[in-house]
Amino acid sequence: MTTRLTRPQRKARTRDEILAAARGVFLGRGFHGTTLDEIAEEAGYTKGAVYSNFAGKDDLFLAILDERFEWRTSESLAAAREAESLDDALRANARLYAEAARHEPAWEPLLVEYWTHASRSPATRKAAAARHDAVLDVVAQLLLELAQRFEIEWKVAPREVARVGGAFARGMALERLLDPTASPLDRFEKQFLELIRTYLRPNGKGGSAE
Amino acid sequence: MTTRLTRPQRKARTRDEILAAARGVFLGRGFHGTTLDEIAEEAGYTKGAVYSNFAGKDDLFLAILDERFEWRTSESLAAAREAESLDDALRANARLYAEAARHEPAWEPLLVEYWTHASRSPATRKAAAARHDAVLDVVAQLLLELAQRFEIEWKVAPREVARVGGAFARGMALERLLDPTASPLDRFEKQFLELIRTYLRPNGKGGSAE
DNA sequence: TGTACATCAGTGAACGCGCGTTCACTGATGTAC
DNA sequence: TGTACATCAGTGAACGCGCGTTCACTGATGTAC
Repeated sequence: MTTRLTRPQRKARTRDEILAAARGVFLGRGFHGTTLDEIAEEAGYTKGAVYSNFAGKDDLFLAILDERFEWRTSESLAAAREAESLDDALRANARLYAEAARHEPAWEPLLVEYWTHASRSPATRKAAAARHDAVLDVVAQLLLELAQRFEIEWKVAPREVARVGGAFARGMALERLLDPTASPLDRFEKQFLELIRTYLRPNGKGGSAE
Repeated sequence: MTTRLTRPQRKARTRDEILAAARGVFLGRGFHGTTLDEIAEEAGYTKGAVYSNFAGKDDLFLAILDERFEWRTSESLAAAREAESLDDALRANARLYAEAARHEPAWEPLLVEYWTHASRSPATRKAAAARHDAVLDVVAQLLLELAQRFEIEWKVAPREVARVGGAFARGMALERLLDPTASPLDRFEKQFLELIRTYLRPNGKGGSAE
């Protein structure tokens, strides 16, 4: 099974291993607390290997952002598209947020830590902003699809609903940072749903949005 | 007017000057980006003066937290107590949040950056958590007073309403970190009000809370 | 009102260390003939 | 199928620098008599 790999394959594998190690170390130690040395060691390489695959610490983190974007959005879209009612769809997504928070409570704090860091450098700020915009775009698109499928209307632009929902989830995740017992996650699902419903209006057929 | 000061007065003045300088530098550069050297210089002293008045960088930041707690809560309580209706009171507080965000957009990111840092060290985590708890307690108390004065009921514990409101405001503030034009603040006031109203129920006289 | 000693807020320089980044090098993989 | 050379992923050590913290010292303020 130890198939001989070509050079590009071998390199891609190394990149993946470093990325996986980086995810773990960043989650465990935070952005500033993470050293490239530890990532390299965790992956079974030296720091040089990191620099051979990524431009630096920031670039490495952006790669993690991209990776996460992929699976989180596909998960979210799948759940919404399988749903048989609007309520189902919203509920499923609330649950996904809660599960993510349960499984990786350190993620949102880590992301925000990176944001504060990125906001200090124009280039990195742009790169991070682009990723966040992409997330909002996907969720907005999803909300739009739901509105059409289930004949409802959003009182404000779907993108704003996406922003509000994400901001709320993030804010609540941060509440658990200093006190993990604060505001348990099962409550969160209900709170999240109520918040989103605030922006909903049944559609009397036509009518204009925004 | 250059009154001669006693030693304790002089020291208190130095402490205040360092604290004021620290607030500015922290807001401008973030927690990790701030150096004690710059704070000292900004205040017109040397680093030694900082260590003569504070135990270190963390302790200095905690002092800023305390200072801010004082004026933010007194502001908030005053606004609520002057209000003539529940709507007035909520609206006034929504406006205070928005004004704070307008005037010091860097505050919430800074606070969260500190939280992520504090969460890594048990002692500092506790200290930061205590401050946050105090804020929640004050707001919860305020919400309780409002409920009694205006004969309404909170659907969940006031402390949870306080948490939800704060978390939402914080989450939205973070949205503006990477893109300052995102989700303008005038919209925020309305969103905040709607969110809080979700937790309100008119009081048919008696009835149990929690 | 004056003198001698004690205190201590703030100085300034040095310490120590961690960490992101760079770079000359190596040896396995790939290519040309 | 084999040989000579080129490539380049990953090594390992060094660089450079910033920064939080420490500490012996100083000189103005305070105290005792």
